[in-house]
Amino acid sequence: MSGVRCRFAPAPSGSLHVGNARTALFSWLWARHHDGTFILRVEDTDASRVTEEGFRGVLEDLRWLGLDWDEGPEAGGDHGPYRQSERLAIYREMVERLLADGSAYRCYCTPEELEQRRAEAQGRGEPPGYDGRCRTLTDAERAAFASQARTSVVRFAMPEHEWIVHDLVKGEVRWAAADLRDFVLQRSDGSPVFLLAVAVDDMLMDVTHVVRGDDLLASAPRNIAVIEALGGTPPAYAHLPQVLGPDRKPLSKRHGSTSVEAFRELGYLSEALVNYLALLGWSPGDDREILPREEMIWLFDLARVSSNPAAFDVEKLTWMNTQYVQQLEDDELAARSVHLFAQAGLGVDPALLRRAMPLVKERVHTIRDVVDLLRFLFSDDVVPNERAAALIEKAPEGYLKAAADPLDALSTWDAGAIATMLDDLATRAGLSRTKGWQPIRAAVTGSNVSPPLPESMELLGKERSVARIRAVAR
RNA sequence: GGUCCCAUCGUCUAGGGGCCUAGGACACCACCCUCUCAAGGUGGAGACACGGGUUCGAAUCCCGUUGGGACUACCA
Repeated sequence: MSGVRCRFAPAPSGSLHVGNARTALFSWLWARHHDGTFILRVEDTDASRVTEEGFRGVLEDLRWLGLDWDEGPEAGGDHGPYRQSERLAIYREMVERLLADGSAYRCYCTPEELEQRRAEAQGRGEPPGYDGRCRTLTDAERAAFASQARTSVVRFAMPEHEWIVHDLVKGEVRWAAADLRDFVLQRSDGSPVFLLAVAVDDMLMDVTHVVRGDDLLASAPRNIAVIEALGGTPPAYAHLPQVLGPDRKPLSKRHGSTSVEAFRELGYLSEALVNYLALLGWSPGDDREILPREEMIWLFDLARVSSNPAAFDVEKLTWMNTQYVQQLEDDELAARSVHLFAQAGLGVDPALLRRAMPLVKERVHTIRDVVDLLRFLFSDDVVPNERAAALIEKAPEGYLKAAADPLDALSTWDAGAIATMLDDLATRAGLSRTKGWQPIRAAVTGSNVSPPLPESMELLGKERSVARIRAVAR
């Protein structure tokens, strides 16, 4: 194991958004590429948004995606605890240290005062942010405020010099001293603010590389400043551009399915999602797109991550999923679709399902399609859909009736014999193969679309097939 | 408003001064294959936001404009 330590630090608010999933993936890939350590840390200091269920959702998604963590909840590690809600004492201690050496100070300004000054500053076109007035309070002034029963927060005294962050994907980013104001580390109720917690945790957990969304780019210099004030060594940062929706707005719920859980339920394979996500903002440099996990780990490089935002394209994800489904072994595909049949209220005969795989593998995009295509095999409650009904309706008078008996009389019930008979029937009725087979397909499967007909009938069995034809014959 | 980030086909991208009459993939169109639907095959249409520089030469470097986006909280 190398010294590289990456972390993924989600808020435990349920199933991961695909954007967050990509962040986790890139961080994981970087760790694995370097044979380093991947750490999962839960940012649950905002009690209002935290639920045990949300926490479970995050873990479940990561597991499903195959992003295993070496340290974190349920994995342990010697840099814990890994839930921020269990680290409150640590944050408090760090605040004391910063207060003690003057890196931070108590601020007695009230929210109202701050709001007013903010508005004024903006009116004058000055940079917003705290004006630092409590930074230079004398002991006497402090005592006076305290005696007025004014509450206070702890603010970080941002060192006044230019800040430069050498971001792994954005390059060198600079901020003038005036643009980085003193920010709150600890709320008046004593709880830590994100800016403090992240810095402290990254430092104490010996994180070497922070991979996160670029909405946090501006907090990097603050994170660095806090860590430096605490005497630690700041990690390297890699800020990933946003993942956008089709309308190029930041991806959100109103774009439909955006969570890992949603795609799982829609029948996407985790390998495909991971592969797709890996290519969202990163490319190996050549024309390859289907990248097995090991290959991905081997080739991944943060320096090759694009710095412009990428739109999430379900169509391409679906194409990729199709590729992965086709690569799946029959047993595997069958095993993975079982639960979706159950979800659809269909009991399946595993052996029959397994035998049907070669018929559907090349015609499904998601494993949910497997259910749609094979529903006729596991339910005798076949009600022809609208198009199927039309096909049956359009068939020549007596055609289906005439088909039932000879099929029933077949001595060998296999696809070859069935196909021969089907052609025979069509020819006798003066129909092309297409015209002749479609009504049969409609009767047997209840749909105008199905896996290859003779093979489907073979699997269904003579009795069930013939019964279905007779049921709609006239 | 201020600070910062971003800008190649509709989408994801390759490209880091001449190899670019800009390559690949998804989607789209046509044809082939074909029992439906797919899958597959072949071909096609489709982009360097704009304006200045730098240079013998710019998609590539610099500046500006425009357009997106993020941040600007006792949110994370």
